[in-house]
Amino acid sequence: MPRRERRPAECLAEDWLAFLGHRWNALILWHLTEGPLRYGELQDRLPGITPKVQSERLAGLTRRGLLVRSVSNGFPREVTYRLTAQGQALGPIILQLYEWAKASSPEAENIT
Amino acid sequence: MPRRERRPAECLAEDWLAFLGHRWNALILWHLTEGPLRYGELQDRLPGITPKVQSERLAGLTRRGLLVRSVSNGFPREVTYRLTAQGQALGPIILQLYEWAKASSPEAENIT
DNA sequence: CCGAATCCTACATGATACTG
DNA sequence: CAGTATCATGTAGGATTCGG
Repeated sequence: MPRRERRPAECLAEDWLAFLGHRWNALILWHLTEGPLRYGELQDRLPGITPKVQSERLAGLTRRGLLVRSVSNGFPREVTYRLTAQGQALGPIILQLYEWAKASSPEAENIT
Repeated sequence: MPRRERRPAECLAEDWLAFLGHRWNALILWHLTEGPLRYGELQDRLPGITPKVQSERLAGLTRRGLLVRSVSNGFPREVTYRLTAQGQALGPIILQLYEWAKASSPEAENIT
């Protein structure tokens, strides 16, 4: 049974918040803002992620149009992920959320 | 075992995204942007929510400093929730996310 | 009126091993 | 290199009932 129907405005924002709130998603987007990365390079930047979850996240981000996946036909094969225009447009919004959060809890400085 | 440690920047934004991504949280904030509401009034605006979950969400939002809870000493008692300055400051950010989402998927118009 | 207490189920996440 | 397959587990979310 899916979620109850709601008005589109709230539904859209809530839906995306739920998606972006899933672990690793925001972090993956964040790393890709600095340029395209291959699967393994991304893995190095996501300490603790398992291949299964990484594949799931990349597939979800791709399906939602935030990422594009490109495969080389050489060997060993290279699979590269990069942000779409949509994905890039999300960066500033997440950054704003970060600025808001930092202002809201200045004591967060002492994390490692 | 909690989440692995990460750099503060990513951690803060991710943490808040995960929190706001929990069902009902964004919707509760949204309804309160138009003014304070009592528990029951909020319940009427959240079709399908159960009292347990509503209490949990209100407690979480309060604990994180987005809401304040005030109780009347009369009978029947009135418990009112209203946004803090922090909570209000979050509104525009969520609105921006909505605008971004709407631009990203214009076909979402045909939801109800 | 505003919750708290119990119980239950589905999904999100992870561990581990294996493959084109 | 870049994944899939299988299995295990914790937590989110909900149904229901009861209390101050």
